[in-house]
Amino acid sequence: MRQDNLVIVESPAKAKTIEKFLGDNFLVKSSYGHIRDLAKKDLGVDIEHNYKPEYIISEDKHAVVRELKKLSREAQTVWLASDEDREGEAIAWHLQETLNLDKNKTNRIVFHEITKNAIQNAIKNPRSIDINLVDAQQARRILDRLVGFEVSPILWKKVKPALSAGRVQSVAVRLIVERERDIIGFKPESYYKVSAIFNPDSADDKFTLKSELNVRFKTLQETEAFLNHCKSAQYSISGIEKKPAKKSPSPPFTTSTLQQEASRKFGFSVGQTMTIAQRLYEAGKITYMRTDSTNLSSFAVDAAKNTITSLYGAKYSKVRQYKTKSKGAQEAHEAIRPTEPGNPTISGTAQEKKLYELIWKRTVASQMSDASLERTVVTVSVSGSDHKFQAVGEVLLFDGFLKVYIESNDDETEDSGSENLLPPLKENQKLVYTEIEATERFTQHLPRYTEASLVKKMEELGIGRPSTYAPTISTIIRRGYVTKEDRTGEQREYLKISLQKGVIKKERKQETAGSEKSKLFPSDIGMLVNDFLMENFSNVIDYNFTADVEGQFDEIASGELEWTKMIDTFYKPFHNDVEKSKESSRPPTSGRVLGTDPKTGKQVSVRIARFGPIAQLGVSDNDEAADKPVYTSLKKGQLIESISLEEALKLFDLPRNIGTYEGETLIVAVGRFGPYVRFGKQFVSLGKSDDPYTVTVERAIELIEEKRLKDKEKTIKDFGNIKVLNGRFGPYIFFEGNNYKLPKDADRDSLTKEKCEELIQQQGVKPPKADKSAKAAKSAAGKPAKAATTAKKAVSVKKTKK
DNA sequence: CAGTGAGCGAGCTTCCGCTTGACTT
Repeated sequence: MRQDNLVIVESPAKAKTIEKFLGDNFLVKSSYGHIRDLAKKDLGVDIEHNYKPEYIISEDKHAVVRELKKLSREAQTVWLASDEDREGEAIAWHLQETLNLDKNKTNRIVFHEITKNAIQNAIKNPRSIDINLVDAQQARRILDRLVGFEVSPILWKKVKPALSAGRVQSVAVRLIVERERDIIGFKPESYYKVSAIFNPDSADDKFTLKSELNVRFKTLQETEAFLNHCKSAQYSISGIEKKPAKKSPSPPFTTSTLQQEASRKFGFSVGQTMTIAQRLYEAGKITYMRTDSTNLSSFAVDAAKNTITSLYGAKYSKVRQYKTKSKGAQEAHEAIRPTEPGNPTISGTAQEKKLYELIWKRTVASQMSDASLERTVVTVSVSGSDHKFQAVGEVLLFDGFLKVYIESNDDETEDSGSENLLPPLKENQKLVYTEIEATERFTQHLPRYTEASLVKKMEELGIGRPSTYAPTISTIIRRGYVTKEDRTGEQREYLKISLQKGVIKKERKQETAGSEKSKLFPSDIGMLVNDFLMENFSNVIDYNFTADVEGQFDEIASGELEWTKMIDTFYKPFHNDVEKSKESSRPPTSGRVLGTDPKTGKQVSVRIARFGPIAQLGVSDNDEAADKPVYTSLKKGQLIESISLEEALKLFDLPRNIGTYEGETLIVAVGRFGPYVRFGKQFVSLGKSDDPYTVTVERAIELIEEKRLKDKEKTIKDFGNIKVLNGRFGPYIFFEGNNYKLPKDADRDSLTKEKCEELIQQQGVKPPKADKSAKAAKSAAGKPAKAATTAKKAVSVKKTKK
């Protein structure tokens, strides 16, 4: 069958839906995004000839292009229906160029909603390609290429191979580095927070009122003086103030806000959220998930209205239009919403359900009435003092959108308090205290970024796009600039002073502070590269750089500026910086001298060495090294920039010889998998609560015995080359380095070697995995190896010579 | 799987934004 009309869109899922709306005479195909890009070798841009780009068909797009070429030749009319933004226009243009489309039979169309009406309307209003918009995209593309491909090689030379820099990723790293430096420089200050519990002063009433003092004390003296005063003070209610308040729903989800909420509510990483959303999109459950628009189609608004009215009643419905505020938003799509707002749930995996329901709630709530509430502030005065206690109550008068959706926030404060009811109270009522309590608290540094809060910040700065938030984070982690980690906090002491029945009691208490979960931390390399870029390319790494060039892209798009001119004014001074940084700037050094070791008098320093950050005890002089420096790696979480002399000195205490057992020495050290004790050739991990610096021989022996017992229990059957082992997830068969499943109902005691062989055959024999010794032998034998293995070989040869 | 910390070198690495699979664990 051949059709007269060929429509090309970006995504296959979109093609499928659109095809339904158009007649048999239309064939809808997908380009799968961009089909061409700048050549990868060299710059792909001819600087000498007015920045002429060299485009080539992307490796994975040859098949698509071949098919589209064939179909477009057969069609009467080709409709280029990619998105209405800069990138979409460029995709259409590349298609026209690559497929050699005859302009007379090619139409460019755009639509904002995927509905029959919108699409048929678009078909009635075709236009030609907007070359100015295409030029704006080319400028964007070429600028990014010039920055990335001219700066990265400088890093390879000066810092480390395979590093990278770019307009987006380098700013993301900068945000994380600067936040960390803020935190390193932060000195927490303590203050005292006072709270009180009151009761009525007469036997007729019965209630308890919890309240907080309206000031915080800076010093212990002030706090104690106040509590002393409280012993004999009189308390009465001096004010009851009621104020109406209202809350409005948040706009529907964009990519960035969806990533943030899914992270706060479910702990999803931004990548996870996108993968799940992609599946929902492909299943036709939600609209497109890479968008910066908060706009809802009229269909969605109507459907939401009907749903709300039938589920909760008309008074819960309120039609709202949202305007997208974010910088550089291009609004090619709708907000992320359920395709059918009438479906509150779907079938699917647990994660798909969760994410879908979140999207449904947010969308529906965005079309619901405000919540109205009444806030009451009660003031309790203290005779003879200007300080007052306050209690705040909140009563929900009408829940409105809160019926379906409550947004989470980033603040890690303890209780953001839901409904908080106050007892019935009268003005001037006399009160007595049951307890007044002052607690020492500490000021908090700014929070470290999570993936999602970094995305939020990037969006605010207009850096990156919905399709690149998740990949950018992967990139900066893969380059080693940043790690995503949990950190256990440290124990901290604080004071608690309480007043009960006229007696003041002081107590020292302990709490853990500074624990972090899934936060982004810069590495030493990340900080070093950031400093290098700041010094040499401050222009490109400036927080406003993207916003500035975006303004110029807009001028290109409106025909006021020629793209080659724009690139030229950027490139000339930029390239000058590149040359300058190559010649003059010395390789960035990252070392720091921490001081001297009081025991040996030797210098203690830290720096980045071949295999990462190290601490060094002593100085290496070029003369005969009679007295060579001692080296040790820094621990995970320690930074060259912030490690103290004490912390560094402690590193040299390991490895520690703690004694002997069964004739073997016991060595305690910290390895890749954490602290361990070595016993001959065996390694036994220390427990969570064991400190490698203080662990005793007795404890080490205990751990070794435990491990022995476990290993013994591990083997259920031993048939020589086939073993039945007890693993973390239950028993399994082990054969030639591979694991094979045991059926759930297998009676493990009656298992025979024959039965095991049968099971292995059933599951398909996997190629034997060479064990370590075999692997080592292989590489030593020296096959005609690739680059990596030869490099390793060189090292090992050197070792044996030594 | 848990040490190392360096004198000669071939050739490689990299950007941002559009889009999906094809791969393991």
